[in-house]
Amino acid sequence: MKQTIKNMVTAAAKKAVAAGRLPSGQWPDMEIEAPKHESQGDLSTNFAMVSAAVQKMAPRQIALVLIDHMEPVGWIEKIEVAGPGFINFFLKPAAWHPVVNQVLEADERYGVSDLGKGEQVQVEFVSANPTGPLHVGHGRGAAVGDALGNILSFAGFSVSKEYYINDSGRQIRTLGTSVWFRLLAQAGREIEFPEDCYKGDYIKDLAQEVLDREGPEFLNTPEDIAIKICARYAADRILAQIRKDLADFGVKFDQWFSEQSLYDSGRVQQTIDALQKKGQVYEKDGALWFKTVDFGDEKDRVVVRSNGLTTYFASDIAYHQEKYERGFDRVIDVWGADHHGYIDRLAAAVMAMGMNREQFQVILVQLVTLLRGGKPVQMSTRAGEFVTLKDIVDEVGKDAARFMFLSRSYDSGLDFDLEVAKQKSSDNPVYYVQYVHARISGILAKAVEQHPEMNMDFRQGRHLSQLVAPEEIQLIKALAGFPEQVEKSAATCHPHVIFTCLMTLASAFHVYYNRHKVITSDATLTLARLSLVLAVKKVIRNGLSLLGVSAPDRM
RNA sequence: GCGCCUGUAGCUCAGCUGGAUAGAGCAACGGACUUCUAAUCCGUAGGCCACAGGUUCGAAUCCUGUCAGGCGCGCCA
Repeated sequence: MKQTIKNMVTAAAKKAVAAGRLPSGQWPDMEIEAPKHESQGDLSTNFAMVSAAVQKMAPRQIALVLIDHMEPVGWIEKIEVAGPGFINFFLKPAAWHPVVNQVLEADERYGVSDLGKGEQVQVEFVSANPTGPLHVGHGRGAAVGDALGNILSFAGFSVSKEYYINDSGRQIRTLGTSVWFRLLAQAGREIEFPEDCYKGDYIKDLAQEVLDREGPEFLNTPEDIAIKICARYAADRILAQIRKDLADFGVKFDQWFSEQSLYDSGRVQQTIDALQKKGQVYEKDGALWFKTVDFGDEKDRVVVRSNGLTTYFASDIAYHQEKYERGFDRVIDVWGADHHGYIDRLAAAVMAMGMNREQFQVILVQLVTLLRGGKPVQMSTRAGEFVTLKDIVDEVGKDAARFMFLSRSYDSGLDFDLEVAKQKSSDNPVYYVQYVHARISGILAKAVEQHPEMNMDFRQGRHLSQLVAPEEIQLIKALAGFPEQVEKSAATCHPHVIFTCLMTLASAFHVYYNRHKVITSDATLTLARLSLVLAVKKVIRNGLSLLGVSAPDRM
């Protein structure tokens, strides 16, 4: 539709030049957009305004000349010049009807595009240390990463979702220490807890489990060995729980990648050797430094400490190099906003590998403030007092939680109110959208039950010319907008675009529903309307599915 | 001090690859169920788009500066 209008405008411009009414045969890119107000038509182009400089004419003049030479296609009602020089196109209802057929035919593939052209993209997200349960912040990251993966995949990218398991290094040892000392304490030993130990009930549970499993004689194990056993056991258990929590949250990963495996395979050492060979590192103060400044970082970074241990940065370089070797054209890391200071150094490392800056993208998800009835929920990770993702899913449900996390741009902080998310009311946007799906399911069920004689061929999208009510046209416009919203969402990597789009569509439906009966005594009109609402149902389902939210048939 | 994010209705936020009269939900007030689900709809009210400059036909949107809030600036992960 937009392309047709574009062609019309271009053709008119050419004719105008040929007729000597426009001075220049050059024109910049125009935009075809839906205007904000109904009085401004259905589609609009800024062609006259962007050409003003080239034509050395007032935009309105250009627009008027263009209209003179325009040969409108059949479904155009009228064309007007408005405002500073917009050319507004008013469409006949018939222009919109094919959209319903397109939705019905494409079904679960409606909105699919080839924007990505098969580009291999990896989305890495959550990647929390297996040292404790996932909390709210991880939940937002999980929702964003998972939805983004779905959306990119829908938009024609070849996507792989990955979780990087930080199962190596000091924090795992700290975990082991925490469990070991807790175990000793629970066995009645008088001990002092080290400063940086993890606290929280889950540590107590794990300590008890280790004790039950290993038996009382475990208490006599040499400390170093005991801590290792505790660490291994605890990390495995916690990781299993993380996997389960994410599965319950509707998040599936294609790949779980272990940091430890990079050490076990010698990959980290190889990476460091390679850096040395390329002269990208140097020694200072007994440590080995990566010249990240050469690639835009504000200072050089240590990869091997003076005590001989590698840094987290070192394994991250190895990991990211490994990602590109797997064939990804682009790597997207979803991080909490508190990690933004890490972007430049990793980007530098990626560029040092010979990649382009565009091939590495970090999505920073801003903080979540958890509220209950408008009051902040106090949390302290150190003290082990925090609301876990599991708590949230248990309390408000997967759908409400995901929808809430995806309702706002991740560039903004998010207030997540448990009371609101739990309410089955209009405060809670997830029901607003799901309700559309349920209502339509109800209508379709009733139609099939009441009028089996019609053979229910509304799935074919017949008699669509019956759809002329303004609310019907609005609804179809909302359907027509879905594919481009998917592309916008994918191109900007912003899942909340889909949220906004769904809210718009849901609103258009509720308005329509309140004003018109779908099932009427008029058979052809009923069939047309059934086709329309079926199309709405499909698009709602497609959109919700991108966000990982279910589309219930009854509520 | 430097860096990233944010600043839009009383509240929570969309809109930000520049476009016409800046939108939605909540909260407030007034209406609509004998009906395919009222988890809905309709109406009223609510705005120096933080502030000051600049760029141009045109700025909430882009640039510069100021102010305010959040976060980060380790041979931690």
